[in-house]
Amino acid sequence: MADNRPRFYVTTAIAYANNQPGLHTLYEVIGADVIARWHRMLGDDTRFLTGTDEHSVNIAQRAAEEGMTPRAFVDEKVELFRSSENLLAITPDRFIRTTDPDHYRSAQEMVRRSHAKGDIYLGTYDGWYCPNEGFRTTSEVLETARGTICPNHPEVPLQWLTERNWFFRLSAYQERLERHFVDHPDFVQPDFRRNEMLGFIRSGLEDLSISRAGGGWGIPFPIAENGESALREDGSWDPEAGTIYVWYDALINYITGAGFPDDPALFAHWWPADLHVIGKDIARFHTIFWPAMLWSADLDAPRHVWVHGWLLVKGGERMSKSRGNFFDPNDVVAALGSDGARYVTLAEVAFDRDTEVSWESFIRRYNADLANDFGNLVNRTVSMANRYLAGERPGASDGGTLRTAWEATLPVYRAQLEGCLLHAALATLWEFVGAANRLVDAEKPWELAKTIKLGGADGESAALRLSAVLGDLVEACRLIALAGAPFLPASAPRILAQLGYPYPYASDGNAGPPLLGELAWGTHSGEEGRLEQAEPLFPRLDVEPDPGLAPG
RNA sequence: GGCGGGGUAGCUCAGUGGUAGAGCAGGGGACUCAUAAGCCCUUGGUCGGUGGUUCAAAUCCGCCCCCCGCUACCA
Repeated sequence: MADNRPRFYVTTAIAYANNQPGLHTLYEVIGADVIARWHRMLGDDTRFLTGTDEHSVNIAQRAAEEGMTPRAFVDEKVELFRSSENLLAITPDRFIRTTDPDHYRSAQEMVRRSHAKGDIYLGTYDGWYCPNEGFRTTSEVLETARGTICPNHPEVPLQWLTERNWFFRLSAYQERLERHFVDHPDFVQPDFRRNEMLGFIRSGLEDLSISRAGGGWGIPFPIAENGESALREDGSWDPEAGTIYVWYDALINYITGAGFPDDPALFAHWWPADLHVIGKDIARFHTIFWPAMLWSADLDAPRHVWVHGWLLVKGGERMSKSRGNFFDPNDVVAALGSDGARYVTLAEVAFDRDTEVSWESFIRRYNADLANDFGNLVNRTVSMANRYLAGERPGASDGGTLRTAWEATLPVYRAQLEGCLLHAALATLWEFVGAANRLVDAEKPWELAKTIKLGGADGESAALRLSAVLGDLVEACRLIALAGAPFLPASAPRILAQLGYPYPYASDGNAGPPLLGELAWGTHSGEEGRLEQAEPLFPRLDVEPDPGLAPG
């Protein structure tokens, strides 16, 4: 592995495979995909991991309700995720499933390591148990005249169960966690999330039960009560040892996806991850439990955890499948196209907090930014170059205002993108789109073209001017397309083609020249080329009813 | 109850002491290369309420109201 490029490993949370995907779930996957593509284009050795979380009592229950085996059930759901992600041009380097065989080995190895370390011990867990859903917390049950009931299954009496299972000594890591948060202020971002988690740590950490009794739908717990291996002579796992609790299992996907434990060289290369992108509801698992689990196995904590917010609908209600108020990503792609869906989602929804959105706001954003501002900029630029310069591509000028604007834009854009403020990055790039549109109206190429026809000295100077202005506009379109390619991976090659440039990157952003070189103003200005005919990129849309909220 | 986030123009949001901002939507205008797009101008807000601190508060402090999330083993 003689690769001296900077390394970048980014992950999303794995999606719970109990249902079809919603845009609010894929939102973070689109964002992480953008970040991964950006790093690939920079030339970094990049790995992007996403996937599905497939164990748990709930899933086994749902499968049973539908008369399916858990495996067939999750296979079906996973296919829905994969097909929606394909529509959105999500390009993971691995799509991990917690049912993958190497993940079983990984999770079991983690248990063995923590057990050897003395961080796993036998204890008892007790609480209200709903036969349909498993253990319920006190905040999840209702006290009624008939006794304690589960709000989701009021007809089924709750049982007070005591279960013997394995506990992870989270409490032993309280001090180290606190120190880690202090020593690495950017471990958890944004800051207010970090503060929340630090507060939780300081309030005191309890040990965590990490096994479930019986041989249910989950990864077999590899250690028997006597501390010996639970592997039987016939190669099967002793069901008496139970299964690994699904959260303990799920978090481990990040190291499985990096080669643990089968490929130590690969794992040494990729771990620790540079960035976990997760939602605010699971911050505690990723910023507190997960580092402790890793430390217990003598592995490093991830470098950064970015906590994003949620999509909300009108009135501030969370978008969710159970509420039925979510956008089907397939509908969004059908309406806005793949790039349109990616762009609009990440431009309209802030990546650091909750944002209220609506179908109408999506369409408006698409029309304003993609159809009117950027799409039309490319279209008018290519049309004018064809009409006034016979399709010969003009070079960018050295001292124009657009160059100055670009050189101010790029560093800000880059910092915002790499800082996970994806909506801010797009806003920055689109200010430059505005600058290019304003240049057209300030310079009026159509008037320059008329002056050229008059001939003479005025005509000659107008010709120079026209070439310089259109050269700057072509260059602006090239730069926006390349810089924005992580967001608009399908459109970027089309735009470069219209401008007469080859597109040097693979469909996932790999294999091209280092992006920052390509993003220097005028890099390819000396090269001759011919523009293609102008072709609208983002057709303008009418505002239509919201298919996500429409009945039926 | 506790902790956290939020309540600023029709919409989505910037703005942590010094005469209220952006984008979109709406209205008007001049143009015409362009996807009836773009450009210029513009309407629009007692900054959730209330009481304080201050020469000065959206911005600091107190109290109150509303929305959302978390409050440990569903994920």
